[in-house]
Amino acid sequence: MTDNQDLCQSRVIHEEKIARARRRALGAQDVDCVTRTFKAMGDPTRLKILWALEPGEMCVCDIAAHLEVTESAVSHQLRILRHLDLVSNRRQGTILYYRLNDRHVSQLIDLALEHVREP
Amino acid sequence: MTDNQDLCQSRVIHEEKIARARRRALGAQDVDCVTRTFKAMGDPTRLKILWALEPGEMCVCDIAAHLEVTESAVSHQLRILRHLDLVSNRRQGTILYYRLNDRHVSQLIDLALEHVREP
DNA sequence: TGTATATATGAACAGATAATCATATAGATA
DNA sequence: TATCTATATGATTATCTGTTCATATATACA
Repeated sequence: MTDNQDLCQSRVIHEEKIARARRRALGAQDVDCVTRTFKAMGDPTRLKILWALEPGEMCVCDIAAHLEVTESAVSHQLRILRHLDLVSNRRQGTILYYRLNDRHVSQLIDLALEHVREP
Repeated sequence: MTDNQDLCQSRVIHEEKIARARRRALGAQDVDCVTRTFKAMGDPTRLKILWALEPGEMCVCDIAAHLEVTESAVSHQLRILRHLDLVSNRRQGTILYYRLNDRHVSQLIDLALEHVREP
């Protein structure tokens, strides 16, 4: 008496598996936030920025020099990372120093590295 | 005598930070593989597929019914996940059962959830 | 107050991407 | 062998995304 069949043209083979998946499904907000986070870390420029900040804070211009991209490009990406709370900054005069916001960021990268380096 | 200044129009403010970042920089292949992995997990459909597989294997048609998307769309996404070794499958007759490939996948999602749920 | 420096932001454009539709394949069954 | 079922794949298209270029803001300093 579920509405599985009505919602999709697919035949349903294992109803109990679908029911289980439905019960534990992530909420829309979790999906949205998690995918935004992964998507942010899924761009080479942003990943390199995060990795570079792991040992400590850097200013925009140093990041740009290190990555050999324009400061504008770095600034755009830092804004995205900032809005996702992946990085934060402190101002000292005209210079803004960016740092990783919490331990999760490097843990995520370490885990992904472990995965891709697996034999 | 470095070539920092030649490679980028940016002024270099903290040479030692740039040098440190250079020393520990990820190789091109690591960056490529890790970003592909994060990018794959950064799509709502693919994230939901991975999350649904966490408790155990499911066939394409069940995944499609669960997510309320076409089987074709699921199949396209599963191919991407397969090529990144995030999932694998076993055939039983005409049915293909997909499962998570290793423990890293759910660990990554759990960590990301922890991050976004943080106050 | 005026200028210089460090960074942010908006618009625009090129390239990437995910869904769709049509078609192909591979195993099962008659 | 013919056909059915479950899934895969190619082409197309609309949407998204990252960089660039031009411009704006914010602090320091003369």
